[in-house]
Amino acid sequence: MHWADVLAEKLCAQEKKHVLATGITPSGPIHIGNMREILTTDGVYRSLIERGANVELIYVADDFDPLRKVYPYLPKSYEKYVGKPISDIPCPCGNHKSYADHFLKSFLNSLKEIGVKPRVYRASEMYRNGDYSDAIQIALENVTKIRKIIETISKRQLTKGWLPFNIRCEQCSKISNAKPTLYQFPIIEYKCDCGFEGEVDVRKGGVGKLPWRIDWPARWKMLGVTFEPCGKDLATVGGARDTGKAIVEQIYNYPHPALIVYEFIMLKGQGAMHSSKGTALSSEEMLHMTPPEVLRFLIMNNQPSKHIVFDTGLGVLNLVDEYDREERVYFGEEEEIKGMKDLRRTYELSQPYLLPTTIPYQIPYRHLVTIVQIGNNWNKVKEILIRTGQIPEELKEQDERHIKQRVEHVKYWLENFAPDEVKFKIHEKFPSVDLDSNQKKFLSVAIKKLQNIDWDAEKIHNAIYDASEEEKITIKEAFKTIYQIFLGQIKGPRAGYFLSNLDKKFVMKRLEQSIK
RNA sequence: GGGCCUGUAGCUCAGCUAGGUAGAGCAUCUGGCUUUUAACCAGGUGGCCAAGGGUUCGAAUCCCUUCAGGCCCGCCA
Repeated sequence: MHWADVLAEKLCAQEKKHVLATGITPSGPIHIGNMREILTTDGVYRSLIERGANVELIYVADDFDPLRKVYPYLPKSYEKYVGKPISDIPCPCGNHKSYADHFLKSFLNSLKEIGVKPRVYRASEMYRNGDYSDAIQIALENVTKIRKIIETISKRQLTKGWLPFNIRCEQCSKISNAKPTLYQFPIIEYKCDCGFEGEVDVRKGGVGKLPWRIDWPARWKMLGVTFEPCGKDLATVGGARDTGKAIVEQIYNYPHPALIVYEFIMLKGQGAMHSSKGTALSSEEMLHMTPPEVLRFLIMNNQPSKHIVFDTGLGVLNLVDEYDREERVYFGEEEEIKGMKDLRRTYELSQPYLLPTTIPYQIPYRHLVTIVQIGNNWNKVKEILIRTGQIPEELKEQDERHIKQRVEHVKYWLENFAPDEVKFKIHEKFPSVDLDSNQKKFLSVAIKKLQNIDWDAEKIHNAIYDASEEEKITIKEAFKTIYQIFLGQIKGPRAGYFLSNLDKKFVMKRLEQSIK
């Protein structure tokens, strides 16, 4: 059984409303690892819906969290905002309402693209609206108990006057620097590092927030959460998951949700991603180079407990090929091979929106890498595909959309991630190369051979072989010569297919030029 | 130190949430009209499933122990 169904079945055993929660702090580009949290949950969500369960998928943006430090991707001037809630900090690009919005918005767009539709909550609004008031009051009434839980389970020593509440200084509006001096419900007197001394009424919204270890369980109760995946860093012994379980049960009197652990996504050659270190691949960027169904496939095809190594280089091509192959198997065009586990289910869960009823028109992704570099834009690519008979002239609308989308992804990948070995550029004008007399003789024979054949990859290929044999130059040298006059480099894509995708007139003209 | 994950063909991995004769891709070898280049086809070679023990009629698959590697334990998924 697919892991999403296994998890869904377990939840189904309890007949009640299920709230599947996800939560990410938009303090930087939200990366593909964060996306795993959402997609993992979405898999379970869809499975529950199919089972007819009463279920809701939510996403809580922790935008009331303070900015921890000036991250590498921020200007130095952000120093003055450290400690303020990210929903109150100006947007780095100036086009969004706040710092949090800047990162949140692109993430929400990505969600739309991969077909995830959660109900979105913002912590900043929840705090300001006073939604947290009860939870805050309960936490403050149970300081001693909470303190004991955290100190016992996490083995951390809390400071003397510690309160389960981080006050937001009224003067500097920073959340992390104010220390409580006296607490008498509902008033906390405090002294801030900025020199300000004041008092807040905890019943009022937005005067501060619960620390993370308490905020999390408080939220479970408040939103009725029954399932939430968490990253392996939080799942460590004595971590937020352990203290959260104890706090939600002992303080908030609510059963802890199912907290499954998911592993990190590594970038090949770089290890785990850290947005704070700048070694992260944003979900947006990821979606520019990987078709949405393939990104979903990456997550759905792997058990959450397994780490995934993502290779932004040639690995992307393999991933798309694997997806296409499973698609062919799904639609019965290819035989299933042993080891394609839960193939049908994986394929279904990989669809961002509707499940196709017939197989989408496939063009091998690697091949698109070549054609896109010849055609440059969709219209030309389409023209080449039609001329070479790789697609029919009348293509179904959704098939055209599908191929066009892939072409766009290939382009982005070529521009930003592809290794040099697969890149080439057709020179519009004759490149500056010196050909020796043998090469020229070979070319003049090749012209004759090519002139009268059908413009077909295999025939072109054979013509090149014939010419090289007649002129007694090595086949290697022959191919090199071809690449030189078209690409200005000594290597290139498979020659026959490559030339067949070019316009014959253009090829012949270039060949003529080369022997002058 | 603690936690989680991983250890299956030369390489990358599937199979382990149904325990029942070892799977794929790449690489390599042979053949197909000579086929550089990650868009051929057909076939072959190649594995004591990390090691040891246990449960079972039967274990890559379940349990225990050991070894090796990776990641995580600061509110970074």
